[in-house]
Amino acid sequence: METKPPSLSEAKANEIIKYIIDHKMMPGDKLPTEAAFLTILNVSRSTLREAFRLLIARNILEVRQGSGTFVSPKRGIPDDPLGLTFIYDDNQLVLDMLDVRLMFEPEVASLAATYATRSQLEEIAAQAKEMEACISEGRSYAAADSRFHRLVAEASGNRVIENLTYILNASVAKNIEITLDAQRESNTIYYHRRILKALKERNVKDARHAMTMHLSLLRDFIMDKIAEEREANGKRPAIADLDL
Amino acid sequence: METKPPSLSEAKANEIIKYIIDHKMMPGDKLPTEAAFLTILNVSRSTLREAFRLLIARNILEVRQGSGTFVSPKRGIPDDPLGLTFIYDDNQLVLDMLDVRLMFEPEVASLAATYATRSQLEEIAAQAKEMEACISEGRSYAAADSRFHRLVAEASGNRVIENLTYILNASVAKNIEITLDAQRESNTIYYHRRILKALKERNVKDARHAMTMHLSLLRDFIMDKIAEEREANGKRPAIADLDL
DNA sequence: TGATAATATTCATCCGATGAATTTATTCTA
DNA sequence: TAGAATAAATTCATCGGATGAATATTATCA
Repeated sequence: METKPPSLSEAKANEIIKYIIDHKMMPGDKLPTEAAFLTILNVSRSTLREAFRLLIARNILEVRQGSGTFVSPKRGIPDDPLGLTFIYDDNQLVLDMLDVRLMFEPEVASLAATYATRSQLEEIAAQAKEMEACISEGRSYAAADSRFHRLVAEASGNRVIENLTYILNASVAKNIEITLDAQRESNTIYYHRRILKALKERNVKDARHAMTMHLSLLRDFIMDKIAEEREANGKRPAIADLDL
Repeated sequence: METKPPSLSEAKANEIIKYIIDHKMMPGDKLPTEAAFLTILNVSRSTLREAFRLLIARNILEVRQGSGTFVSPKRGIPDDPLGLTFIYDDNQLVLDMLDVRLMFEPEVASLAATYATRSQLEEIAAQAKEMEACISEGRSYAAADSRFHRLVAEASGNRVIENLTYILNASVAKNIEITLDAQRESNTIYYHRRILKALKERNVKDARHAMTMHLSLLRDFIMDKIAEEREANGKRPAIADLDL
């Protein structure tokens, strides 16, 4: 591997990471001010700021003008983890993402059925309840839904799965605005319950099956939605320029 | 969703992305110089540079001092897509990543068996040959191996899969230094050939099976390696501070 | 022609000043 | 004295210009 010497600002960015680790800082913690880091790292303001920018772009830091610089709660998980910024056909993209989720989330559920601890099961149960509350009150439940899947993934005991599930889930949510829909809501409630039940019973097969059904129905729902949309608008990208 | 107003440098970074898209620039293309962008975007040098840094951190741009700024061949795929910077037990991490690959690459292979075009099959065949050449000449074949898997993923016709395969593959390679080993090499050659054969024959089952075997053997190999290492060194992190 | 040297281009780093957002301290009022 | 309005201090944002380092280009000479 050819490895070019890092620029000063990159080097300093790494020193800042080291600082965070050495000081055992947690998401939300406040870093020393720019001025303080100037003496700590012994560089110019511009260079320090470029280093900060680097870490901000990597979702490791977060900065609030007038307030300070903080360890980001995003824990370094990138905004565009799958590198989709330069891929355009959004609708197909959403389906592709769901296909990927279908490939491995059922397997994840089956793992969770085996490895979930009691407290993890309780968390998942609480999250399912929370989501149902959102729905019955007519609030958006995308975030709660996402957390449910993430907790299941966490219970699999595989941390790569945990992050990956979160990433794919967030990517789907980010790339399609899912309307409130009674049928979809009842599907979600029903299958989340079934997944939870299977996990509690340590029933590997049922867990896998329930997750497959849950995601398959979601996929169908979104396909229908895309078809409707295409009919209505001739043709329109569902997302396009989110946060770029 | 609460969305805070982006800083000027972030806004300008997005304008630069827009510039790239509008001008249909491809990886490797050279952007106008800093000086030119100063008038295009009408900001100060510092702000422009912070915007550049942001895009560099996102692997969208690449800069070579004295030469210029270029569209990165990394196509915006993050360095740490899975957000593992702050996860430490490296050996377990590698196994976790391989477990994830085992969950879906076999499925990917089976998709590729159905959807691969003739020219894609030729590319895959060429890549397999290239990798064998690397091995017979005693060169490192990690990159060639990675490309093989990526081409198979590309042949699945799902672009999320394509990127994801690349990401996981790269993460494994990056996080463990795989030594040259005759047994592992013959496994790789053998199963790459079998995968290719299955794809050509449109044999979905064989493709899936060959990929499963290939990755399972790799997983076993790495497990053994980790065990050896642990024995030899008492206990040592295999990777730790790569490029952080 | 081919190597070498001078020059120009381009990004890297530094510096100091002013502006904007936020937090904290102070003052004033009811 | 409690609470609101104001002032001050803190902290990051942006600006513009100067010097240095790496690279590319051009000119020169053997």
